[in-house]
Amino acid sequence: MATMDKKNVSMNDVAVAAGVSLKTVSRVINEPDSVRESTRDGVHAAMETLGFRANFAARSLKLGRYGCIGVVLFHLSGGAVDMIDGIADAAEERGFALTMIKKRAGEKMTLAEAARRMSQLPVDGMIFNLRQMVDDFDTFEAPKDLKTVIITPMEHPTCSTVSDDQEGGARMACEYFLNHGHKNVYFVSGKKESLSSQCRMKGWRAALEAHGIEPPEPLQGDWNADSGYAAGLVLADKPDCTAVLAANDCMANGVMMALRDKGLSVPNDVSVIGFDDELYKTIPNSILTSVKFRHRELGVRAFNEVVAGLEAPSSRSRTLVSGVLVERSSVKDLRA
Amino acid sequence: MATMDKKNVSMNDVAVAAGVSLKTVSRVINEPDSVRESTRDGVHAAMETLGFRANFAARSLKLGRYGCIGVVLFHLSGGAVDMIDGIADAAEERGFALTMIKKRAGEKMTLAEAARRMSQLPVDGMIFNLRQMVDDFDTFEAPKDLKTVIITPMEHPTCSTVSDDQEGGARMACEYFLNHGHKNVYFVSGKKESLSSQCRMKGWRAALEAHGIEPPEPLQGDWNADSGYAAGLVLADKPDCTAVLAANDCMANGVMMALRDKGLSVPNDVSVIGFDDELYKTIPNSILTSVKFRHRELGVRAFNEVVAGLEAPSSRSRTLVSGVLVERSSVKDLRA
DNA sequence: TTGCGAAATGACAACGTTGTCATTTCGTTA
DNA sequence: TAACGAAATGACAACGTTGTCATTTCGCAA
Repeated sequence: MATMDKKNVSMNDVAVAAGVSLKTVSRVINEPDSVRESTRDGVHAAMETLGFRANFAARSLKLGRYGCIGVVLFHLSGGAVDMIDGIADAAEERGFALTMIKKRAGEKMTLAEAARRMSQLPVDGMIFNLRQMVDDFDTFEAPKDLKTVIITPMEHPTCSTVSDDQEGGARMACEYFLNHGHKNVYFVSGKKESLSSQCRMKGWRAALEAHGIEPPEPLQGDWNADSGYAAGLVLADKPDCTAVLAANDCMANGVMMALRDKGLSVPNDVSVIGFDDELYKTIPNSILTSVKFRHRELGVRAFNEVVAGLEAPSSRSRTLVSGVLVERSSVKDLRA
Repeated sequence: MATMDKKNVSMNDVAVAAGVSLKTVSRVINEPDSVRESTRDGVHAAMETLGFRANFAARSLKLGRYGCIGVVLFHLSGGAVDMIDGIADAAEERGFALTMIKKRAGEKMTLAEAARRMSQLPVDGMIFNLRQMVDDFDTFEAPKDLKTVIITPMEHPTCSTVSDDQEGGARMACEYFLNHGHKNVYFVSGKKESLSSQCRMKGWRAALEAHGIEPPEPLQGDWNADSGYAAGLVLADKPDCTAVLAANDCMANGVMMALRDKGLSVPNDVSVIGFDDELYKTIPNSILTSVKFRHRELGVRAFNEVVAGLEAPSSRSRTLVSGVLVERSSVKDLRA
């Protein structure tokens, strides 16, 4: 009884005040049409006067559901904001709230641990936001009574997954280069352990190989501009380098700055494409062409997938949300 | 009974399986030391076998508390990520989960409406993240039984508030300019309706006036680089402009690019300071000095304030989290 | 007015836990 | 061995809602 001062107003209190039965108060809330108008008004007045608010715990206990979806943040990065935004909007629209927990700072959370903790909380289903590998990914089995959707580029044997089509995005960028007459594409990766980076690299590699091109050694970055700059210095010395795909916009910008400092022009000497389309926020008159993923849409899809699976938690699906190539002028057409 | 397939394992089931009373199972969970080891093991085994997980609703109903703190996102911006991260970490540490709701897209949510919705959800207290003005800010009264903390630069008559010290940060930047021999400081604002922008402007104005300097007309921006660029073009023509404070780093970068394009050098001709210290992520070898706020810390403080107030929801406090000036080389010392 | 079906309302149990208090079992000492 | 206090366990009520089913009230036709 920690948080309750003296008394909390219950339906019974309202019923007494309004001179009706407890059940009638319940009806006023859940099926107002089945209550005579005069009665309803009296109950409403009593609720207003007493400041009644329905007790979530009692209601959920009876109903056997919570109206909440759990979100586990294994990793909270910049791109996650829009995704959470999407999840939250979709939840809002369907009358759900979100229950959130996070991986502890140093801790190494497994899917099983996340599921165990979530299943003690008020949730009808859950979404895992997983951008890095975890130990028990392949062996994990979701609780049978709790629909589980994992946001991750990897396929899971038993759970539904939702993901940006990172590989497809990378392929799209490569095709774009090739269609503009480039004969090869260099790649600057993000942090090694990032699944996004791995997938983007995989797509890049696949696209080149599909055209019989041997992919050059990728350059290792860490998402930040300085690592892109370092990569750019290296690339500037490669005579066959006319096209660079960087795993995000920040590194792409670093690459461009390095090329410029080495006396090369973008796009005249070297063409560049990035990911995430966010450079324009920071750089005036940005020319960078970039692959943009629809993170909000990703969140919405993940949420819808959970809700769709509430009745059949063991169903399984795989959703890919395609990216979009935002075209600016950082790619030169060599066919001219 | 929607989500429950056939049966959910209850404490009673475990008790029967283990050959003990229901209450003993409860004790194994809540006060394990009061149960003989042999009994405890038997119960644990039964729980394991049956896959028992405690029912949140029933537990909360009895205890009269949820172990959840509500978070209302009136506005979900980039800076909010770190703050949410801070809130989530602090929650994690104290064994709380978060319950989140969001303002609907088009909707204009008031504090009262947010409180009403939250009070129907499983929460012991709540945090409002409010970066813009709402209609009922001054008249709002929090529910007496639900500790409410508002993250906002404005003071509230009855609720506890937590905020970055935006004014202080702006003052700090101005003092820094003045201490380096500058005689005046120009200001580029963010979006008009943003409270952050308003506070930063207020601090800038106050700092100048405190030194008997008449603040020049501020330039209106919109947070993005292009608006900073436009402002920079204007400022480049002002002979008395040696120092520019931009309300964020993106606009600061825009200003710097414009100055450069006009043949002026930063910092030799004009000095610049930004806010948020995030330019280094996008620009290699960034020289921009910037005021950085500790958003994680902000979240942690807000959470702690809620928890501290759980026993006395009507208590009230005001917390300011100071900013830090991250010094690089975009400010020239004119005293030399 | 009476009778009747439909609408409105009420009494009571149940959801799965924990608190209270009673009862049983244990270990120790006389 | 008996007696006793402490430790372990159990029976039962209660938290505040909703579902089920019974009861009352209403509106309308005969």
